[in-house]
Amino acid sequence: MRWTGRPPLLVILGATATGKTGLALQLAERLNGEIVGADSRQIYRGMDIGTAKPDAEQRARVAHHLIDIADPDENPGLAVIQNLANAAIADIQRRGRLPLLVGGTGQYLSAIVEGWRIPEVPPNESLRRELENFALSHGREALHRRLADVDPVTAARTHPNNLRRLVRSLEVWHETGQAISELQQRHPPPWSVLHVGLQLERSDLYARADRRLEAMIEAGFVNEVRLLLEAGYSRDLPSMSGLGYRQLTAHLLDGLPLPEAIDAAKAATHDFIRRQLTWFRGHHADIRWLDAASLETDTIATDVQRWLAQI
RNA sequence: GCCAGGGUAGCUCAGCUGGUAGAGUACCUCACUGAAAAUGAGGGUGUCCCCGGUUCGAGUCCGGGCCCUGGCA
Repeated sequence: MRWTGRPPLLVILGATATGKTGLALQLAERLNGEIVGADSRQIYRGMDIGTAKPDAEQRARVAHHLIDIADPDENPGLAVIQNLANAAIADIQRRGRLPLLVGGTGQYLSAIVEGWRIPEVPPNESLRRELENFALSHGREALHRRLADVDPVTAARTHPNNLRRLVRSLEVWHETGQAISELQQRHPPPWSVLHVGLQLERSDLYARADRRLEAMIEAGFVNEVRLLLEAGYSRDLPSMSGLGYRQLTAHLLDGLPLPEAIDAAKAATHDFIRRQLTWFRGHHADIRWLDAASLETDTIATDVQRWLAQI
C-alpha cells in the first residue's frame, strides 16, 4: 500500500457490544491491516471472557496490538498506553499496512488521535494514599483548598468530591512544581484519520449488551473471576473494577446472589454505554456512523479504499 | 357470588387530621489529560385505575364501576 500524503489511521469506535471486533477483523483482512486495541480491559492477561477479547483464532488471522500487555495487578496508565499505541501505529504504517485503532475506551482513543501531551508524572502510590488519608481526616473540601492554592485553574473545574482527580492534580504539582492545567496540551500526530462509528438505538444497545453478558456467564465468566481471585488478585485492583468483574466478585466474596449480581452488572453496563456515548458526542465530531444491525462489510471496505486513494 | 386487602414513577413501594406527590432502583444528561469498564456532578421522567359527588381545593372523604391478590362458597 502506498499513500502520498499523511499516513492513514482507521478508527473504529462505538459503544460496547456493537460488533467492533468483528467488523475490524473483516476490514483488516480485506485492507491488509493490523488491529491496535483501544480497550482499557483487554490489555489484561487472564481477563478474556468478561472483556470479550478476540480469541486465539481471530488473533491468528489478524495481528493485534495492545492486547494482553499487562497482568491484572499492573496499572500501565494512559501515557504508557499512548506510547505503545503510537509505536504500534507508526510501525504498521512503516511496513506499508493499514492500522485500525479499535475500541470503546474514549479516553484512549482521544489521547491517541488528538495527541494529548500527558504530564510525565507516573502514578506515585504512596503519595496517593497520603493524599487520600488527608481527605479522610480533613475532608475533601480541605484537599480541594490545597489544590486551589497551587493550581486554581484545575481546582475551579474539579468538583471537591472527585477525589481521584484532586489527588492526580496534586500529585503532578508535588512532582513537578507545575500546575497540571499548564502541562496539558495537544499535539495531534501527522496522520490522516477516518472515524467509523457503530450505532444502534439505545434499547437495542442495552438488549445486545444484556444478551452478551448472559452468554459470558454461560461461557464461564464466574469461573474466570474465581480463578483471578484465587490467583491472589485483590478486588480493589483497577483491573478488577470492570463491568461484571466487580459484581461477580461481590457474588463470590460477599454472597450476593448470582441473579442479582448479573442484574447489577447489566445496569452498570447500561450506565457505561451512556458515558461512552457522551464521550463520543463531545470528542469526535466527524464520525461516520454506521447502523450496527445491518453492516455491509464489502461496502464499508470499498468506502475505506476510496478514502485511502484520495489522501 | 360473598368477605378482606390492594390499584401512586419503567419496577418495588411511602404518602400524617384534604393544600396538584416522594424513597430505593431503573432511566436521562453532563464533566473527564498517567485508575477511564475508573471517578465525579446534575435531572423526576407521573391521566395518583375510571366516572361522578362533597369542598375554595381530592392521591387522601363519599357513591358507582373496572381490574389484581387472598379467604369463604
